[in-house]
Amino acid sequence: MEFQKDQPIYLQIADLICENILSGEWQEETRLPSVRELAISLEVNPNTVMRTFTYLQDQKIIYNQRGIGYFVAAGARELTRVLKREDFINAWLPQVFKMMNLLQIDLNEFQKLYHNYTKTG
Amino acid sequence: MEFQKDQPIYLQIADLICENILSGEWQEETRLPSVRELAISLEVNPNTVMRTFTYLQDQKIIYNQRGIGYFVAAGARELTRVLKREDFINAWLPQVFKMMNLLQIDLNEFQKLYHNYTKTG
Amino acid sequence: MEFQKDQPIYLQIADLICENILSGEWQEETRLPSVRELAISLEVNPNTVMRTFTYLQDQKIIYNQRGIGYFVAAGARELTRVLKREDFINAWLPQVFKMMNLLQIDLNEFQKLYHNYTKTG
Amino acid sequence: MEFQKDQPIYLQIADLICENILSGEWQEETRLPSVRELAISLEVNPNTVMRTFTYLQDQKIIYNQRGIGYFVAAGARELTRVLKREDFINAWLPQVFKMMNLLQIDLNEFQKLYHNYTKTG
DNA sequence: GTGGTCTAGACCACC
DNA sequence: GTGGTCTAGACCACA
Repeated sequence: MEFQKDQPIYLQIADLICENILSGEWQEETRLPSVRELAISLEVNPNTVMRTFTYLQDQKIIYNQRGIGYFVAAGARELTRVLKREDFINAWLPQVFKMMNLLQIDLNEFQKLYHNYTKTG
Repeated sequence: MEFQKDQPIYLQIADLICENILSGEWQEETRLPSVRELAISLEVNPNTVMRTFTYLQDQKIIYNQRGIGYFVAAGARELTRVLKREDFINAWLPQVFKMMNLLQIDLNEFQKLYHNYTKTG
Repeated sequence: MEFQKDQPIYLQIADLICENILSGEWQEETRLPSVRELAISLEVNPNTVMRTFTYLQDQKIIYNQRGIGYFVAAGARELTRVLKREDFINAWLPQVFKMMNLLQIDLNEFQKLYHNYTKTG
Repeated sequence: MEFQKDQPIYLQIADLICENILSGEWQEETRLPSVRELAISLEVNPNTVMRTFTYLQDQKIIYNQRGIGYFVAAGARELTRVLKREDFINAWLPQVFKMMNLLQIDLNEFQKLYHNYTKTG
């Protein structure tokens, strides 16, 4: 798998996992792939995956069962949605709105771009 | 002045300058504050401001007159608008749209948030 | 049963057993629950319980009778008391005293906390 | 420097730092030694020190100024005292009291051991 | 100079 | 088998 270079890999992996949880592909209380498995399938060093897991564990999105593996926490789906939403609304949107004002992009144009995206992307 | 930690300070300063140019506050062919002045007022290392200037000069948004200072280039306003617009549409919007889908925020909700922002912020 | 994560599960189980012996609930020369029984009631892998038994056997606190099960050894009560006492005085107390100094908790406060504990806990 | 083997080195380093803050040796808003310096003086890998710093930063005990270094946070002294105190009272003391009951060590004996410690240790 | 990330490889305790 | 920690060494962006 290829990663962008403008963000740490371990965070990109965290995003991947969160998306899997959000989309319901990975159910709560389900075991995640092991550190080594993920490392191999993502073509990444195990340490990097370990870092992702530690990071997500701190956020209570996953938890560890010793000697067995990592599991999606109960309530993880809701939690990630809240966290992502907060981040989006508080950190992203203000900047987006500011840019829209500066660049004189109004809601109409935004809608067009959005429809354009949903068709092609 | 306080800076966010998810982006290099020198780029954040560049953004500040571009916004001043875009808003018309700093007219073309006008002299910018000196490196030292900016560094002091922004509470930043002069090297960092210097880096911003070099960066903007590379993009032809400002130019240097030896021994005198940096000036807003002719056509800078239009240029920054184009550059920012490209960046916004190609780099930002796709991620915004993706998040909207993931978080199930539709255009209606987006509009509400937008109006809310234009009133308060 | 839930276990703390800062100590191996098999040692926490060993502690449980020792407490039962110390308190007199499990008399000497009495048969312990089988590995399977304990594993089920503690919601733990049988291997883990097995490890606990091996560990306690090494310390002569329990002994094995082939095909029958594990038994509390003769003198186990006195033995565990001595072992625990050594451990407590040499390994625990120094750290406790150090913390008390660092956090400026004196003997008076310690007494209050102790009385508070004996009433509620 | 030598470390105990029953606890991760990076946590032992964190404890060292906290003690320096608690004792007032390292004042708030003061710069910590750099990662590399600490690594050398503690005879440890820089990554290990880095881990300690990340850990303490998550707890808001230290903060980072980019390109400059890590600093003791404002309010760090109070914060560490509160955190350590909570940990001590909620996680340590109950176990200590429990042990005292099991081993029949009363407050009198505890006092003797305490005085003995303050004299010799 | 500073921190931050990543890889590679090793060793350990635990289940 | 699992995770967790540590070392060594490299490279990069930033101030």
